[in-house]
Amino acid sequence: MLEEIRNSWKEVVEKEIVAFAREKGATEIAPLQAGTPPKAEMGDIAFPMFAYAKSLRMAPAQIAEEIRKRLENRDLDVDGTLLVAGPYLNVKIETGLLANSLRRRVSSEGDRYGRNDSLKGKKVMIEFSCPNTNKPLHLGHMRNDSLGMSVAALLKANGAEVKRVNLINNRGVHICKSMWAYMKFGNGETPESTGEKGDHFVGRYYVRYAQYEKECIEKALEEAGDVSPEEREKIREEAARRANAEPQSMLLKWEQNDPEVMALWNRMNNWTLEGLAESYRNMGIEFEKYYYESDTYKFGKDQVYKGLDMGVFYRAEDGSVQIDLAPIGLDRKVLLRKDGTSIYMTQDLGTAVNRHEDWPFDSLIYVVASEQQYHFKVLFYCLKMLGYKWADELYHLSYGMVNLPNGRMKSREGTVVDADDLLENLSQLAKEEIIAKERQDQVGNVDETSRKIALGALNYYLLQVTPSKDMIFNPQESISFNGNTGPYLQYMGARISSMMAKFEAVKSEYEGIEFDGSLLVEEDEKAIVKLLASFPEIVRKAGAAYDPAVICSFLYELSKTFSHYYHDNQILRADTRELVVARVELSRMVLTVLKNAYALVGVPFLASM
RNA sequence: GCGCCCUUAGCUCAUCUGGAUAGAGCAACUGCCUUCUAAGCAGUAGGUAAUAAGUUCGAGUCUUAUAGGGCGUACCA
Repeated sequence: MLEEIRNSWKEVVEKEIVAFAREKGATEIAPLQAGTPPKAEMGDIAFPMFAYAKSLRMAPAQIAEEIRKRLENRDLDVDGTLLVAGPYLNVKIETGLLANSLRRRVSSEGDRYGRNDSLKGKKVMIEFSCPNTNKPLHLGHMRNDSLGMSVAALLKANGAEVKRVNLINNRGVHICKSMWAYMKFGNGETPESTGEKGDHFVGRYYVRYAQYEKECIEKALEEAGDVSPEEREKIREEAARRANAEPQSMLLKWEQNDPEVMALWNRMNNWTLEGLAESYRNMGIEFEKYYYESDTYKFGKDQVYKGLDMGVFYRAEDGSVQIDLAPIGLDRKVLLRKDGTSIYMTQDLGTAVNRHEDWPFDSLIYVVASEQQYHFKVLFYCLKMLGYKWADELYHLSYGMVNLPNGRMKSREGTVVDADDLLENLSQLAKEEIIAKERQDQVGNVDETSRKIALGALNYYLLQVTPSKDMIFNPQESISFNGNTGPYLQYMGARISSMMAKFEAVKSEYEGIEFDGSLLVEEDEKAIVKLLASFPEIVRKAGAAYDPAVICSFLYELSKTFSHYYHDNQILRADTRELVVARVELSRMVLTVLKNAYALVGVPFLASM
């Protein structure tokens, strides 16, 4: 809404400048820039006049004054007051009128307020999560999942038709490692028999394999005795290769559909998938469709052969198929091994084509960590060379690493933060907080509420940072409920809900009193009205940039402003009945927008906390 | 070596397409609960925006160089 007002003013001012410049005989007129003044009392829209100083041969401040005078003599159909602040021509918006139209719009659109049609008619597929079936989810996955869910919601809010897809990495030598370890050390135990969650159970065998490999290496080194560092390195490699040979031969059997191996693979896969499904449920992660690498890995070879026929790929002397990446400034890349088996790239080529056949998307977004930028650059280029015109609409939503305060997460050093554990710990802390404040009765279901607080804390913490940047996850800080956090935002929603409930009880006393936006004269009230009016624009910006952090900043600013406002001003006990209605309705709009924004960043709404 | 990215307060992050006095939170210190939930509100202190040069009326933002850090550069995923 604010955006529309800004655009109309921009048009009016620009027209006037052009007219003025023509009179002065200027030929080259720079396009008008629009901004926001640093302080509210300076106005709401700022037009800097610097750019016209040269062509008009006047000081920017003089130009601003001149344009203001000329516009004041015109009969304009836009609301607001013109102010001159040095070299800037500013517009102060009439918030009373804005509040009235805002209120009409918010009450008619409700939970749809904020949505827009900027991506209407677009079919967007978004891939995220993509877990291995040999270990449970960890913190790195959580940033991925939060981002995927949030960006999907943002695109929907911008009018797109969105399909969320997951690709389960359930094949390969790494999967065979946990299978092999289970065969060797498992003694037939199952998640049921040990009472473990399936993914954690399987993950334990993956770790067990790593331990076995380490033992093999140590043993070999011990037997070798005192040798040179070069020699040691050789022994190390040889021992690892020997250990690896067993899972490797299992992979071969898997590819040959060996019934015994397939049965074990199915069994262990299901254990993991059941565990993952539970984690996803707890974290509110959902997909419209699951793809499995065990199905899609075969599709890629056809694409490679097709490229060979087309002459865009070539067969190297050693028999492998490659592509020359010189046109995009890179080296060569192998697309198919010399023994004819497929690699990661082969498979991703096939998966992309398969997906477009499944559901002809206009664009496909891959939510994958920044370490794979090279891979996607090559993948997109290959698809383009294969002649798929949708290749231009593929996008790698690259996000930075999640590090811990003392460095990178390392599985070898056991510093990996497990997703289930983290959520559990956070829930427990939230629960303690509820009990400490004796809020059990008001809250109702304490466990459910604790979980929602934990989820909000986590999602908000992860989404606050611009996706492309690396971030540091501080477990200590994420469980704190003070400051710029998810729980703080939830608290604001709960407080307003509580007020609204109180108002409902006395509603009849206010029957027949109309909302009057002109009564909202406090600076905080004006600021809130403007923030609320800017929400659709925020949603559009966040969607265009694939950046949930934009929503996070907005949420925090709105919450903070409202918090300050209702601390200083009575709402239910305002001086007049008219003012009570105006403030209650303003609060109600804040609540609506908070809820709508929460939904975009995975912060659950709580009526009470 | 080469390629991509990053460097803003003690710590974690903002700063819209270059625009007015670079903002928050945490941590520190100080006030405020007979008043709509103190998971709150207010205040104090904290900055040569890594460094140097350049473009511009104007640079945290654009260009170049230097330093420091990350990631990649597999017939792994």
